[in-house]
Amino acid sequence: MGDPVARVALAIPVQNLFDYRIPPGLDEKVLPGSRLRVPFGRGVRIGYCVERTDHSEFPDLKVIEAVIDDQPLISEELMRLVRWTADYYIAPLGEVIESAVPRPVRDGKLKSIPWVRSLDLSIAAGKGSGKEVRQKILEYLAGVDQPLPMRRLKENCSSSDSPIRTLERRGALEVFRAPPPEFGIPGMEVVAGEEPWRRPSPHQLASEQREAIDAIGAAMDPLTFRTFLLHGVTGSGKTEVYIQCVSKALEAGRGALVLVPEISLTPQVVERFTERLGPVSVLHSLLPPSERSLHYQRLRSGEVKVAIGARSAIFAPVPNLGVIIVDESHESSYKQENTPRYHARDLAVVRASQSGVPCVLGSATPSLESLENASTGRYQLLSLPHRISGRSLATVEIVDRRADRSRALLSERLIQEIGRTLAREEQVLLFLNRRGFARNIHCPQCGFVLRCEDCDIGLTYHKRSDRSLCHYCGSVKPLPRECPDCSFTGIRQQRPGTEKLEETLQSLFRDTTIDRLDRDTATSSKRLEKILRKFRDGETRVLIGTQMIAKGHDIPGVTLVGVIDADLALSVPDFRAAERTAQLLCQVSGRAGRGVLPGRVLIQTQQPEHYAIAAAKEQDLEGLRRHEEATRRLLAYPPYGHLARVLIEDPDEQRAIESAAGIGEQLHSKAEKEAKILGPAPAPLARLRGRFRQHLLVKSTDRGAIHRLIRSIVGYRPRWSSSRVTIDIDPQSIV
DNA sequence: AGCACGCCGACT
DNA sequence: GTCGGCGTGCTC
Repeated sequence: MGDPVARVALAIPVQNLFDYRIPPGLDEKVLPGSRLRVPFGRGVRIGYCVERTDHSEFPDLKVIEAVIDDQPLISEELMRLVRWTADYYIAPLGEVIESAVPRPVRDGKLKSIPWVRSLDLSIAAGKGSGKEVRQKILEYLAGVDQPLPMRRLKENCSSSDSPIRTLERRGALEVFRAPPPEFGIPGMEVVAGEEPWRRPSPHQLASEQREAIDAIGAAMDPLTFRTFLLHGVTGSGKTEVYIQCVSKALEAGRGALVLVPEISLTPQVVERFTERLGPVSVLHSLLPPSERSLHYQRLRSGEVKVAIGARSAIFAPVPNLGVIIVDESHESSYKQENTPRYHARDLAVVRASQSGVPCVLGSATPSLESLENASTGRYQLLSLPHRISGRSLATVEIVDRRADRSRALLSERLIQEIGRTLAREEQVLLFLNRRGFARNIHCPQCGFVLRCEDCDIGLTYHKRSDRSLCHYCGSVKPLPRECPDCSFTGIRQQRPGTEKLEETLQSLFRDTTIDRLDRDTATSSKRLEKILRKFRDGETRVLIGTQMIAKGHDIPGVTLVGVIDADLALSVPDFRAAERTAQLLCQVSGRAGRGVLPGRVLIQTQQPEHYAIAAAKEQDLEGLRRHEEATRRLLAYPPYGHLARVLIEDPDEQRAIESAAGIGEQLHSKAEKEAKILGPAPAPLARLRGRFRQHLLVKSTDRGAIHRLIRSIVGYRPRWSSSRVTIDIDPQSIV
């Protein structure tokens, strides 16, 4: 008795921590962030020590069985971030930690890596076999006055570990197992001339780029927290600004964290960073498990100082951070759509503030939230309004499709322009945000529509695989030859997708190589790469695609971008629909004319005078903001208010309704006048994966009020235990 | 989440 | 009479 106590977070959906006794043998090893094996219920589980105390309210505590790693897996800095995340998003801490550590790392055991420290370099290399190699090592070490990872020494001297061991025996150096630098051992400092790869910019910087770099640089010396909104039109050279900022951090002996949306995490993007900055660790869920662990360890040990990754990389173990960069920061993929439902862009700002470093949010089409933060001065706005080397933005033409009753996918105008572009040997990108051959398979006689049995949605026919599939749950059905209700044999298909577009186009331009990029063709990162490479090499003349083609891919030969149906994104029942549409259209438009030739964009729409479309045409984000401001202010929608959403799902509709009603009552009983509660009501997607969905929205201009209200229901059990309750703070979508 | 416990219907 | 279904509660 009287043993110290560890408060442990477990990855189970309960908010509380669990107390365990720390046995004397493990006393020094159990620290905040340590990974522990603990008895739980009638089994054992892996948990994370959150803090140590000397007492517990529980009478008989179980005892920690083992400490897994030789150093805490979660550094103090990351511990602060995950605790903030769990608190803000009202998610169990254990679940937050689990999602912060890549699976392969979680499954393995982390050992500290061997480092080398010089002791007495005057000791001669000696004679006999291996003398050359030993000499090289001694010379190399003479030029380095800090400990360095053994791996690095081996690489640079093309040596195995035996010569190093020999030198250690002779007292020239010492090999030691170092804890990661964040635990107090001196890290690698940058040694002058040691990094030959750090190449200067190949181009002269534009004055706006210079100004942006200087402004961010000012927050890096002395190092201070500040958030910059880098608003740069497509092709304005934002990446160069990022590279220079990371470079500055490295020069100061610090690390950097770069977040990019998942889809733009292609070898090209990574290469662009590596080329100029040297070794970079890529954190990507598609990487083989062993590689993922390796990258994680290299970062944690300080061996590699730059991390580049998608959403979850916000938790990358970069010690001694110098800057955080979020590319395409308006991207909704930064919001995780399952627990913990964090927004990596917002966490980037939080982490930067906790670590006292600058944060750069880059975008060609910043979200209204970011623009508002810039206008209130929370963020410092940096603008890059021009494309580099004087290239102009593409000209945007709206194609009004209201008059065209043919319902053809392609307007005469677009066909004509595609023809001309191909005749000039230039390339075309066509954007249609719906995959498959046709959505809406229906019977014109009785009105039957082929629907998913588990979701509240019609199936989409995919011609290549000759089956109909649900785009929400993936369930498949064959295409009926006749109507299941009235046996009519003339089943029809409407609302064409990319597959149909490809077919139509191929029949119009027979000798042209057309390719398609969507979730059906890009089934692996290899396939995705191949499709993009063929297009970049000019082998493919026309590329058709969904969202996937809208992002960052820089293909100089593209001079025409066609948007087949701009109204698709606009019809989503979500208050951000107009904003999303404008962002998407700007992004796709940005794909045109990135080379020397000027670009042209054709946007087909039924709503040519809609302000979101006008905003995209004129690249007028301010116009969009003004339009949205009035309604969003009135309704207290972000950025003029805050939102939380409570989603209740149950396989039984009545139960979903009753559970939701109960939660609604609970919320109302705690209601504060600053907060408004809407619902319960059926969610816009009223049934998904066999579950009926009800939701409630809590709205307020006061974040605190929302949190207090939502917290009042976390311990509350729904009327039916079969009902699943999900809390979404700052929901990105409310469907 | 996983698991044990307990309380009701249809079966060797 | 039991087998097993789901609904409920608990895990330091």
